[in-house]
Amino acid sequence: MATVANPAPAKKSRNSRKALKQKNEIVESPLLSPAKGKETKSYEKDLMEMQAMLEKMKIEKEKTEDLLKEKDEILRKKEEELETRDVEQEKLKVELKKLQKMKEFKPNMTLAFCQSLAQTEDDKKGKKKKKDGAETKRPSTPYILWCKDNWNEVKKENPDSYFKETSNILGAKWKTLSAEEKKPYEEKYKAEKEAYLQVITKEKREREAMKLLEDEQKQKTALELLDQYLHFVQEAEQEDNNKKTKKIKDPLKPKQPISAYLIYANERRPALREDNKSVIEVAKLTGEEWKNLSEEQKAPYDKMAKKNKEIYLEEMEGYKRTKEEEAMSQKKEEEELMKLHKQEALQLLKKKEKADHIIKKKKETTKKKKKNEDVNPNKPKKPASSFFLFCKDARKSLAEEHPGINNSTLTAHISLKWKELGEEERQMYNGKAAELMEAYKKEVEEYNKTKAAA
DNA sequence: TTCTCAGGTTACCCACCAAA
DNA sequence: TTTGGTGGGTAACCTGAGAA
Repeated sequence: MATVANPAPAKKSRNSRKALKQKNEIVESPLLSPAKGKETKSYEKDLMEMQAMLEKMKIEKEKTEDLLKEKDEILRKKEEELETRDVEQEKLKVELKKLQKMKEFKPNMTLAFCQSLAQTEDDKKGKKKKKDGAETKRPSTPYILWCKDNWNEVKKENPDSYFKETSNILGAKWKTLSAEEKKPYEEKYKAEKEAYLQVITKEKREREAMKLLEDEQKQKTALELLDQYLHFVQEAEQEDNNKKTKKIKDPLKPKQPISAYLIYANERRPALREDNKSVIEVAKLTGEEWKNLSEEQKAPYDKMAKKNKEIYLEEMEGYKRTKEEEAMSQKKEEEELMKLHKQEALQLLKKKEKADHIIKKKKETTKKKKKNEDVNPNKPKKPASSFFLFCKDARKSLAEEHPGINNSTLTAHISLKWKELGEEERQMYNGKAAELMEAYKKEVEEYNKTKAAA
């Protein structure tokens, strides 16, 4: 069996501790030659530089690790923030749902204005409301009626056509229809329209009447509420006062005078109590004694009682007088308080009216501002209509004919004259108006161009 | 389940305009 | 405040897909 004479040395890592130790031993050996020493010195220098670099790199590595740690921390914080935000968002969603639920709450009140409010809310939620507020459907126009009859037919002729195409075909067909063909649909429309107008007028009247009634009801309800509130406040105060008087006895009220018997009993009591008699026994004895007393014996006690009563009545009169005076002043105070309450209520009402007025004014000014936004002196003005051209002519002559006539009556006269005007004259004014309109349109075009360029 | 939208035509309502 | 003219907006019908 072959053996290995010089077995290969065990593989050592270049940077292993043993190798480094060997290297260091070589560097530090004093037995080396001067040339070799020079080489060693440069090697030492390189090593030192390398070590310095290594240190530097170590520091940089540490710094980078620190930075990474910081970034990790920031990321972690951001994630946490996002999580909390999610939680907050969820909370907000729940709150929103709650609020939406609350919005659906409708007070169960029978007050007219509350009902009307609820109704408007329903209107908002309900189907798209017609602009004129009418409940009855408008009559279908002749074209629409014709469409109704012919939709299926056109669809049969063009089974593959889509809605848009069918609609286009119908529109084109309608234009080719003769007057006679259109006539039945126009007549049907006319009849439907008459019926519709009747219904709509009735509805309009009813709506107006209802509105008036509602306004009146609102005012009544407000007044009733105010009255009820004041009454309630008054009653509450009264009740409070009553409770107080029941509990507290008036110390200034004169005490009722004692009777002749009580004066006698008071006189006899000390003597009877000396015999160790109880309160009840003393009362029984004095009662019996009083019964057995003669009129003459009772007379001094009666006299004393009478005198006491006279004093009491005098005191009572004085007490009553002061009480009446107090009551009077209290009543005055209450009346003044009531006046104050009413004034406060009135002031509140005035404030509300003032606020409403301010809001109204603000709306008006905003509207005016909006209107004035495009007020450009160069903007061409709309030309006068044929009627207005006639107005200009007629107004002069009519004003001369009727001096001192007011403007509205004058306009009414002009309107009458316009209606009585002959066809030729009318056409003349129409022609003038048309010319002016043409010129106006050109001016508008130019104005728009310059505006766009600016 | 209910509403909206697409397109055609037409009649009507409403706001606005003009001068004095 | 009066009047007639004008223009913009809307609703009337049909169907079916798609959105809410």
